[in-house]
Amino acid sequence: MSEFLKILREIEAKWQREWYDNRIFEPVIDEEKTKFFVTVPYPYVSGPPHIGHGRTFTIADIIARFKRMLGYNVLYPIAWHITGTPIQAVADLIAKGDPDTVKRYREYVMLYIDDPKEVDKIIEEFKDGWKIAMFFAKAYERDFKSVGLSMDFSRQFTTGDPDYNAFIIWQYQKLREKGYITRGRHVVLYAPAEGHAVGEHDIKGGDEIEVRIQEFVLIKFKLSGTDEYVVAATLRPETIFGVTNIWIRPDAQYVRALVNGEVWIVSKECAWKLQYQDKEVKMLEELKGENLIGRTVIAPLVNREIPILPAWFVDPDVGTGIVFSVPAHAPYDYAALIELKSMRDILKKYNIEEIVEKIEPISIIESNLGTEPAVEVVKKLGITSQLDKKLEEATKMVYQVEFYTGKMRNNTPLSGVSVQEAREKVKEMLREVKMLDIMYEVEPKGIVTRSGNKIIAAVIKDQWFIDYRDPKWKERALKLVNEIMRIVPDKYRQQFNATIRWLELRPCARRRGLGTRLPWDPEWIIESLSDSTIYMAFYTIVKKLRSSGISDKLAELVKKVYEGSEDAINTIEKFFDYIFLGIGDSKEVAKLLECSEETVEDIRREFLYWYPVDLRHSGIDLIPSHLTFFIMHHTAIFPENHWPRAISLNENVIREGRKMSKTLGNVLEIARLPRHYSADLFRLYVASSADLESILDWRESEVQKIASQLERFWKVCNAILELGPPLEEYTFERVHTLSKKLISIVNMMTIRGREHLENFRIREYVVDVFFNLLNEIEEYMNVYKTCNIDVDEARYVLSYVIERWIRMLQPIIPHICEEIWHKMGKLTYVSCELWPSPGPLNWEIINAFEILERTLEDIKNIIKSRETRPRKIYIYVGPSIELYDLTNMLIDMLERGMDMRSIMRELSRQEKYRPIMNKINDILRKIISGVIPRIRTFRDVEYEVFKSCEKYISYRLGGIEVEVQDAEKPTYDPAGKARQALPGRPAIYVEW
RNA sequence: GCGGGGGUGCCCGAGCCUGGCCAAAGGGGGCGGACUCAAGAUCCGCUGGCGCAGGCCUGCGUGGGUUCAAAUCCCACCCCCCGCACCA
Repeated sequence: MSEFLKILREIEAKWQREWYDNRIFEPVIDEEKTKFFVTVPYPYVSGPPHIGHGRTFTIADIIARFKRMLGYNVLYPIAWHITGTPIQAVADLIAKGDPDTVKRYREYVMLYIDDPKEVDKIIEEFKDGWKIAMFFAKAYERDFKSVGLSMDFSRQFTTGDPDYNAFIIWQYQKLREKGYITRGRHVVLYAPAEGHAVGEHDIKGGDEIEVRIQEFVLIKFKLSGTDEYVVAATLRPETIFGVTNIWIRPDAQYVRALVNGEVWIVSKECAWKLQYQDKEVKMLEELKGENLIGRTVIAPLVNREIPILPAWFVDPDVGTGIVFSVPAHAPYDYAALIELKSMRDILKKYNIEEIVEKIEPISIIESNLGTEPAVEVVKKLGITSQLDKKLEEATKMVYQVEFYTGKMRNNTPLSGVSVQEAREKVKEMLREVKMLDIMYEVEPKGIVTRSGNKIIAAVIKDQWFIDYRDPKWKERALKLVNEIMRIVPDKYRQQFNATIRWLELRPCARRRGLGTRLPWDPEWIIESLSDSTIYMAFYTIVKKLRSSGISDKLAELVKKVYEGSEDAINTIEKFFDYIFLGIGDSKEVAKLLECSEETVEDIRREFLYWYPVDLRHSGIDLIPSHLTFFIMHHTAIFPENHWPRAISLNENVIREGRKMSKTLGNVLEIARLPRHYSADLFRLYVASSADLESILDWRESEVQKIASQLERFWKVCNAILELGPPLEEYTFERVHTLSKKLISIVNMMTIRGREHLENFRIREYVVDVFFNLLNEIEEYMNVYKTCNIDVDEARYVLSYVIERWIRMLQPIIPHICEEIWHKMGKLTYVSCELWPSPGPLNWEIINAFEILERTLEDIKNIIKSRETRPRKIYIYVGPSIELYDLTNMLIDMLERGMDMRSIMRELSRQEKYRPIMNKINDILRKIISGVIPRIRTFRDVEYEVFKSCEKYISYRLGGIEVEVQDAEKPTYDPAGKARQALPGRPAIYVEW
């Protein structure tokens, strides 16, 4: 086996060199041919590609190769995404010498470079993010070539290239002019120590924990006898009506601070965080929590004076570090209350015995849990300490049940109102009396960046957004999704609809990372998902831009834009307006860019020839993000005739039943494939083991099985080649029925296979064209001698078959097919060959063989009934021709959807059928019940196939002698079986 | 919570859109046989139950319904998976 893979790898390397050196996948405009433009989202090149990328790009490649076979001028280009913060973040960590990151990247580099000194050098260079991007862009190219992708590598660019920046500048000018860009407040995760917002990749363990930003309601309690506020934080403002006291942690640090002009008392941590949440904070004085204990505050809305009491469950790093207590509805509060009541020393110390004594829970909500759920749950769980871990769970439970089923009681001003509604109303009421504020907290608490710095929630006041809310825009996008675009598998269409409907504001720029700057505000860098929406248009022209020198001009212009030049923006706009939208005048544009008018026209022609995108293939994870933006932005910027035509999607890849992840260390990189497996093996596995909408599990044992199938294929092909070409000319009419069957099946596969691929049913295609045909061909090779078929006839049949077979398998396993193709003496590349043209296909014979298969099943079933081996089997084929006509007519009627009753009614109206209505009834029942198969068949063909296959049937039955007789005139029929023969169901007699 | 998808035989997984050759494709596993000194690989057969001359019964998350006929259509319920934003 490994010997075979070794040979295969050599074959693969050879043909890859041939293809790429001869640039056979780099199409140019050809007005004679219809173009087909297929793209996969360019990868983000922060590391090496793995088999998940491999799956997606291979599937697109299969389609690209298939379309090429159908005569399309296929463009399948590639580029590299470097926009955003992750690459930057890696570069920063490497610069800092972060050991984990250095180790990981060293491993990555070692996939490609053997020399350890060289590796060191490269890692050193990785302090520069740009170098990381360049290294992995090259790695991707190498890896993509190593699996034989029929990709045009001559149109490569990165999203950091200046001409691409110019293109993005144009795009954002368009969006802004259309009014789709706005600015406003935005809450983000933020690392104050690092001075920037953090994304998932910046967070330690970010790929595993789910981080959320929670909105806390701050309620201000006026400290009695002062103008200062004790500010409590809560997720349940509606419980204010049941407040009994304030909890403060006696040993924690609190501060008096001037917050937006008011004096607030909050925890020290809180005051620090509020600075980042668009609040003006000035520290006045620090104080210990216990200094406040015993004092009283006024609860807003209820206007009750309540005491400040000590509690230890209060966390100064959550919210304000101050909690208002609602013991009837909050388990923590109740637990703290009863515990405090028992703490004699503490009560005495703060002199609060009397106050605490009097406090009882105040119930204000009635729900499925009753009226005092906190009290009950604490008692039920036997909780005696406020630090009991069970309180967490209990709180969650009470919170949920009261939220969904709770109603406010009549001791509140919102009597009868649901908790959900009351929450909003209370916020409104508090806002009116100016006792409300908002604070954001990160959940779960304690998360840090990869460098170990604390992450908090911060408010950005002047964030740039793309505003997707315009209903007209959404309408256009929905039209594209539902009326124009093909989506495969279709079930994902709903997700696009849902995402478009749900889209609102999306922040589109950041202050950090690689990418293009906003032309009107160059402090901001356009964020990565926002600069990758319509770039497929850039593929069409990038080659011409570069060869004509326009790219250099654009680079200068971009520089000027960043320096604030309006003129430069203008020039860029005019240029791309003409190229992509046909707006303006080529003369003027040529003058602005200092180039010839032809150059401009030439570039415009490229775009017009290749656009729109005919197919965008991608993993399903991009549906709610990139792919929806791809749709939205096309409809925003381009006219309808340049909107994309189709999206196809595939599910993820896992390995041995588990998700591939860095933490598990089970990621299989493409770079490892040519070492341990092979390109065609990978491709065949990807194509055969899961359809698009299923998760593909890379299992070593399964891969090995596919490898042995591939070897079997290789052996069969070589065996055919060894037989050589036929010496004589044959025609379809002349050959044996088994030969006719094989030829018919191959030709049938050219039709059915084409349908499969047109509908992206790649797996079914492989099952039919690779596996099923392989079985058919192999069996033919095994039996032709037994069935007295002449060797030369077999040569004719097999060389006819293989010529078509290899072409059809080329999209799946191109290397091995290329090799066999050339071994056949062909001088062309099979990768550039056309789909096989139609050839002889006799359905009657195929059908007759299906009947033969069923008959074999029946015979086996009968044989099973006894221990002994039968001496001989007689098969009686072909009742009267009238019976065949009748049966075929009835099958037709059923296929047309008629039911039994109406068939009988219709036929009884015709004179000629009236005498045989009983017979008709009988046949019809047999068809409906399946005794007679619903296969149109003809007496002479059925008989001929059976008669000519006596030997074959015998072979299939393990050598038992078989004789086929004409059911109309049997010569030996001791059991009188011949009479029982039906169309499509020969009678059987077994002689023991 | 909101949105999307799904529950099929020992396991994985087709089929359901367009109801009937569906006891339900194809793998895997298991059992039996061939080959082999043997093992492995390979090939053939069996793999719901009951029959033992090609037949019958039970069956596709649960419970109802429509129909001559339902894995397939309708309703309700239970359970599972995925996405939820500034991140590629």
